[in-house]
Amino acid sequence: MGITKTDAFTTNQNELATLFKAMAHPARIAIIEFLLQNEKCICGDIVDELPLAQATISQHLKELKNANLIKGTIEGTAICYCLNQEVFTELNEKISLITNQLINKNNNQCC
Amino acid sequence: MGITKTDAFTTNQNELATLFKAMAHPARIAIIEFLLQNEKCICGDIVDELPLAQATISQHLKELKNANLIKGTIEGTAICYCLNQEVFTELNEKISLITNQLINKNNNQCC
DNA sequence: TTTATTAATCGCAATATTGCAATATATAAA
DNA sequence: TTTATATATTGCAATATTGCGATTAATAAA
Repeated sequence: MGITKTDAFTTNQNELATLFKAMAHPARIAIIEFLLQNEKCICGDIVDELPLAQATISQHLKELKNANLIKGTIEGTAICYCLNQEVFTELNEKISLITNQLINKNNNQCC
Repeated sequence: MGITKTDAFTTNQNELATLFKAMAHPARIAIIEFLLQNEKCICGDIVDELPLAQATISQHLKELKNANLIKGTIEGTAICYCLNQEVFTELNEKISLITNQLINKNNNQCC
């Protein structure tokens, strides 16, 4: 059916899945890495940097914004994008939690 | 077109995106959490635990296996699944790297 | 062998995603 | 105002994902 049974799962599970989904595209990873590499926030040169059309990049930026992974500030005609430290920190903590739990019980593994 | 321009991006970007994609569904998060909660590996009770049909869960398990996030061992008619510590550790390291880089340059943020 | 039991696969319908050309919007510069 | 520049939105085609009933495959038990 192509539709996810959202209400069958917890809020936490849905939120984490949504975060991962927002990062589940190489173009969006590339955008994140590009924003990371620059000292200052980037105002539009993402289109010159990636081999995708302006409309496509605009859409990817929108998805990252919806997931709260990036923030955008209007600067004249341009928009200045940068990464949202808070959300990345949260994501990092969640994955660390899973990984550490996994390491702590690794002597019970059977496969 | 619904098809991702894979060759426009680096191997690293594609691999990371693939990992995230494998985790970008609440059912797969639920499976991971379930495998995490149990002392021993789980041999099939995932179907009883989640409100999804056996065929659907089997598919989700397949995707997790393809991404190398879980391992499966045959035990008679059943298959024993457990999480792959290595891949979770790698994922954790990659996200930590991004997050730490972000924290280190947070005084340059403009938005 | 026959009969459970367990998990994978097939085939389908419904919906989502990806990518882009064309267009719209909004501000700055002339 | 007109023109240029930057980004968002719309609409579409191609493909992917989600979910499940039905079936298949493979082993264990009787």
